[in-house]
Amino acid sequence: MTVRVRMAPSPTGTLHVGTARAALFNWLYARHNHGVFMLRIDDTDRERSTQEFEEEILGSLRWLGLEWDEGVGVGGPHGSYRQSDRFDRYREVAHDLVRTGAAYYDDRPAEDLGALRTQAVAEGLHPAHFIRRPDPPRAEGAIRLAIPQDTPVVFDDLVRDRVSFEPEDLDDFVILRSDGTPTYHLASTVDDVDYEITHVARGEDLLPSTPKHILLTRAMGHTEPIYAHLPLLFGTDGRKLSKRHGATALSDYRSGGYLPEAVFNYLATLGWGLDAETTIFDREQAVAKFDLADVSKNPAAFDPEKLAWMNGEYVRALGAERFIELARPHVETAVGRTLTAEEWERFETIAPLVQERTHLLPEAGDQVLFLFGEIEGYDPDSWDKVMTRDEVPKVLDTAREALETVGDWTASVIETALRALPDRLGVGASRVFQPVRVAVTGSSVSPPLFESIAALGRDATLARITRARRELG
RNA sequence: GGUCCCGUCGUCCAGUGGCCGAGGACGCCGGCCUUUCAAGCCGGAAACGCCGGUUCGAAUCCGGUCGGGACUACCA
Repeated sequence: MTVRVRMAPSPTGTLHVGTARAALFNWLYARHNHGVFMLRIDDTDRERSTQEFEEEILGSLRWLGLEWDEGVGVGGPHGSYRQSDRFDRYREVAHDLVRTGAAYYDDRPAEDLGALRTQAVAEGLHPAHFIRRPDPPRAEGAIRLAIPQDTPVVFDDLVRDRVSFEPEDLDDFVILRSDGTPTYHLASTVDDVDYEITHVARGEDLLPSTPKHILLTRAMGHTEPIYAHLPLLFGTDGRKLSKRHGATALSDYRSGGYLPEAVFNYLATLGWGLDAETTIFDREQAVAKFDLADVSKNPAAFDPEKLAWMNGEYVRALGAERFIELARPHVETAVGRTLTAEEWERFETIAPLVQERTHLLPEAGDQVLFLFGEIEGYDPDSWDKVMTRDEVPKVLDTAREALETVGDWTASVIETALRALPDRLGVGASRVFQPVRVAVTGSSVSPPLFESIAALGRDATLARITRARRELG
């Protein structure tokens, strides 16, 4: 049997990292089993669904590298993969179920139903307890599925093992609203049946809905798919993942200078692991080893710091050319304008050194800001730490003299010239190099000094030393 | 309130009765390297929620307890 899994996002918001992780696990499972990964759009909520969100979601999924074999944008043997195109089909199923007696009409007002729930809670029962077939039977209104009260719903979840629900705790839920539109439960279940989905891997938040989906599937005369309820993602404080934990939209990571391979790798480590020792692994390794049955039952905390570390690992592994290409937009954003060809050449000379020091691409821009445009102001801490010593004026004067005599303006020649200074001045190396660094880059933290000076150019370097010397008075 | 799920370092993952005096990773602390910062290397602190039971032996099995979470709509 071919494994057929699906991701069915609702275009009512951007792609959440939790949803992306669920998509990732589905994708891995499909690839590992040489099955089909399907992308369906669950847009039964016509009010909140938008074209913009749908495009954002598809774009984010593609960016992560989760190509789908069937579904929106790529087509497939099942017609439309957008639920809003299939309302007739859902209505047909709902009416068939009424005909067979598995479902019934209910036109009771919301207040009456609310009263039934309140009564159940007052008696210490599940709120769903009294939501049953009205007497006398109705001929119109919403359609509810009648929960068979004679047997519990039991299923073997791939990650949670055996789970069971008692029928009295399940309400006769609405499958078709009184306006004729399907609910999520109906549309999703009908699609899973029609599209021959074999495994449903989704967030644990849907676990309480699963018995409903199983009963609906059986009422349709089919056997339910195998379920796998994935642990939810939280923030590091154990609270629900929200804006205050950093970005929750996958597209924010894309624009924030994260590499898709790193995000893929990190997401895969949340609730799953390649083995006991390996943290960094690629798609192929994950596909080779992945199994839904190995997914952890525990909720996972999304840790932005670990993601940043991992992104740095991937940034450092990039080829020099690729790094420059990826860093380019971030450098221009930091500088605030497009750079000239000559400026790019300067950037490229120290790009490898910047690459080693970059976790997130935007940091690359900050590191080379000193190369393009005047220093706005010296970093206060750096200035206080290294520019206030008595010998600094003399150091800067001597350094400038030494640099003025440099012939070939290359890192190695510059290094030779500056290396001679500590001995000549009788002070330690850092006492010479740090003041020069602050004068030239504006900060005591920068890429390696000689290469930075080489990339900056003779005129700018000398001018900056002169300026810093003037600031000292 | 009810139903369901979960409980190993601060965080992620490993561990499925003896190999665990609990392993790897991020982070943290210390050291080395070094002109700074990174990177790298070395070392360190850091966990089986609690109580019972089963067993020669439990992080691993069972029960209870406490704690956390999800759900509880004519939203998805």
